[in-house]
Amino acid sequence: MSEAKSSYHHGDLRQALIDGAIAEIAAGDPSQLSLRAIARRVGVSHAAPYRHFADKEALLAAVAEEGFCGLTAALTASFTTTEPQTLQQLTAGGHAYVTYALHHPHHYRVMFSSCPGPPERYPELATAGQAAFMVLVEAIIAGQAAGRVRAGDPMQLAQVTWSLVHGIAMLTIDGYLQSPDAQQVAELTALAMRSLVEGLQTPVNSAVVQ
Amino acid sequence: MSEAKSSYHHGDLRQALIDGAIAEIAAGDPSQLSLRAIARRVGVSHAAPYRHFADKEALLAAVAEEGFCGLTAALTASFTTTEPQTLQQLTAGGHAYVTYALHHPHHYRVMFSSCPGPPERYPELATAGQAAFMVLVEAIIAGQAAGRVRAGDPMQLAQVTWSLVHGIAMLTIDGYLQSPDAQQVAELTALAMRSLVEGLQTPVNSAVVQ
DNA sequence: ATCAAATGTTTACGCCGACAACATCAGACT
DNA sequence: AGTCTGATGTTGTCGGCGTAAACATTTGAT
Repeated sequence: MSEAKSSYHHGDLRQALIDGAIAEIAAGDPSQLSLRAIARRVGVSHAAPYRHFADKEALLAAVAEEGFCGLTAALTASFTTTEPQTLQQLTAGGHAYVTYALHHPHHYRVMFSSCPGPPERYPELATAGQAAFMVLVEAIIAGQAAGRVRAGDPMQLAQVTWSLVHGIAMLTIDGYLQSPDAQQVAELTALAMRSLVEGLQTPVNSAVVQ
Repeated sequence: MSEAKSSYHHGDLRQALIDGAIAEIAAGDPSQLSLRAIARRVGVSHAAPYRHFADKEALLAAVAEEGFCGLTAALTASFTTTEPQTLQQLTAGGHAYVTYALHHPHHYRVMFSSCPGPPERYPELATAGQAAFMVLVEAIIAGQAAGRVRAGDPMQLAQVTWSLVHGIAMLTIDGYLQSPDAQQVAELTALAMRSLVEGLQTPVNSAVVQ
């Protein structure tokens, strides 16, 4: 099973606790998550985590931060593999977002739960979350510059886009959409992005004026 | 403050515990919610709740059920005050949905958290959640019958609509959209529904064929 | 008046988060 | 090689938690 601890010093206990938290969430009820169970899984005493995290909430904030970094990477990757400044790029971003949530449901739940405390207490977490959102905002701005996305406040348009994919992601991973099949979720995401894009794109009459 | 208990029997302790749970959530950190704190707030011993609920999770399931009933009522009310079978009705439903979440954030969070356990354990809760969703499905079906909503699986179109408003609701009440002003949320919802409706409506060329 | 069910209270247990005090290791310095 | 300090672990403790068991009180039916 887990490799035996070769010394008193773990080496990278901080990261092991983050990984252990995800494993514990995956193994059982997220609301029953306990620091002691995580410490047992990682093979240290119940007080060892307090050498790396101020408290339980701080560990969950680190999990959320890791999740946002992964989300930003996934969004950025999807954008670099599609033609920039196009609505196809936005659609690819939507798919990447939902796919990330489906592949990392435990991270995703922690990212958007109240367990990580107020953002001002965890500036790195707030920064990571903001970075993910800004990838989206920048895509909207680029699309507007290219005349493909309608005029308007890019923050607001990005918020609408985010709301849609977040809704799909949350409702899917929590089993509300009754579409456990990845194919069905992809179809739903495609439909959603298609509808949204129709609403976001620049009306035909004004595209050339851009 | 709270009326003095006139007898050993509370009278309607079950409902008082549900109300007390909401009050406790409103007063502090949702993740710190405890049955004992709820019992203290209601003025009974820590074991009294076990006469009305199997456990803490069952109490939260009752809170969620109450929330879904309220949501269904809000959606239904918005539908009866707008012209049926129109995209305006869908838009009104979207606003009603987001408004309900903003007015009942504590119910809304419980409704969509993992604290209420698997739906099969709480059939009334599952039924209440399904009822809210079916209001939306029926509006889509009616719109399709009137030739105003595009052809397609009404369940899927309803899921897209639900995802959008759910995303707006969740991101707003958890403070991710940085739009605490009700006016700004209404504007965002209007923009979102407008974009969505453009994608959902029947393309002009095929409307008359319906 | 009696009885049973409903509904409350008190007591107890094990687990939890968090803190304090102590123990051990690793790296820097001499 | 020895010493020292900081990093990083362990052990023990405390109060609060969820939950169960046993007991107490009220209510409604007979």
